[in-house]
Amino acid sequence: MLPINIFRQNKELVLQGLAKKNFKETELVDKIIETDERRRLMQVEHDNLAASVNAASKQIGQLMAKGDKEQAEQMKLQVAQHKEKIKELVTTLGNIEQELHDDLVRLPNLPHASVPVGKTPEENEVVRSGGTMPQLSTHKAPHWDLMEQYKLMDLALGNKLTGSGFPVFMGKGARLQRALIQYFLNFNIAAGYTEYCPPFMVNEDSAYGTGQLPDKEGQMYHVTADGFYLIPTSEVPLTNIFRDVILQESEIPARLTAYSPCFRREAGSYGKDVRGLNRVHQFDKVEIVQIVDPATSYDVLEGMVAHVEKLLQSLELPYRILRLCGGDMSFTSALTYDFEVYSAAQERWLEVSSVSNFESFQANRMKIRHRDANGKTQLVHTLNGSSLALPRIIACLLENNQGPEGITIPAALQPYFGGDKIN
RNA sequence: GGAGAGAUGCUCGAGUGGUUGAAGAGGCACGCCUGGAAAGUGUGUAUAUCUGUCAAAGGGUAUCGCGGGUUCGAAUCCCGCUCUCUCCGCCA
Repeated sequence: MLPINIFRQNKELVLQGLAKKNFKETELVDKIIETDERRRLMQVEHDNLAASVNAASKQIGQLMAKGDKEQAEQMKLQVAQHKEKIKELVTTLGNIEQELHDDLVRLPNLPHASVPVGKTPEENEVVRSGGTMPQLSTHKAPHWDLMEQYKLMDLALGNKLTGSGFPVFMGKGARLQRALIQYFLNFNIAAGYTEYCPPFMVNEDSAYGTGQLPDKEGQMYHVTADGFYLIPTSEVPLTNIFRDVILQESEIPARLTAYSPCFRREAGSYGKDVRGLNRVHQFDKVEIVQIVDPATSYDVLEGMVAHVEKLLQSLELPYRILRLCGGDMSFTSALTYDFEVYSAAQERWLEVSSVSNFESFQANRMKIRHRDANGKTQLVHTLNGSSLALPRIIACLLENNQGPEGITIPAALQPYFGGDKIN
């Protein structure tokens, strides 16, 4: 949710940002400004009336003490009239505030100046790439075949236990999974992140806070008996830790990392996009979250990008980093970098991480604030990213490192995996 | 699941209708004291919103778990809800 101030201060900036984000309902901007003005007028009227009632109440108290009943009764009548009016105003004011809020919530975050103009993923900007592209000759099996060959994962079994999109890992597949989680967490902890283990279900307030609700309700699994939602990413519980909190200077930047399973309903599509591990309903991910002083957030973002890049380099995977264009960015983000790794057998790039600065968009919704140098409260900036999502990393590790002797495990992972090969 | 107790500011904790945004203590911040520190001492220390202003100071309003009611006036009385704690039962 955008802070109301920027509408009063710089309407043009808002309109330009919305245009870049390919947002059409720009008439909302004028409506918001108009509603905000109405709200302030009402507020003034209400406050003045309430002030006069408060003053009169004091006087009545004093008159009663003096025993001047007559005068007191007269004032009571007057107060009663004002109170009726106040009641009306409170109702109207409540409605106006609701309306303002509902409109504000519909507007996406404004993109950062460096965000490229564009509408489709093709218009994303490749910032840089790294790693060496694999040269596969004889062995060129996609990961779903390799999984079956080495008995690492069983999708049909998951289908039996739960439904499609719930893979069962076993043997060295399960072990690889655990090794990656452990490795990623340790990597993040070494960089100064504090490890958390949050709940995997959240309540409505939390889902709302990070922006999954109200719009994306259908993307989450909903436990209706208790009103809980299965988390689509640990960003949700991690960021909500700070909901309604005013942080002291010493408490920021807050750096958190957590492993969690992620649950996503998303409407299924067909074909190679969803085969194997490319898209599943439950997968594992290690997430990083930072809560920072607004003045530093873009430096922090670059730091997080460099961090994830190092992680990918250590896995010896070919990768590229994209700066998403306005039309491809998420609703809540101001600037997003996507990380993709090259899948040698499928011969395409797969997204494995998305690192974003949300500026104060989430913080405003969740009322996450800190005290600035003058001791005033100010909204923080929130950032998060994956480091990393497991399924596609596994897919690439298997496909890119396959050979006649089996699948080679990258050196960094071997201590965690307990071996250098899957065969 | 059964029974009971409670929810007040950064924390503890007082407060049963009238300058109570809220005593007191602790914590924290700043100052004094000191060679430096401790101790001592003084001052300050909620949030939102409106108004005001270049900015501020200042002022108004709302907020003592949440929502409603009674009253001229509610932290204080009444109703509903939520949550927490204790004991018993069950249980990884």
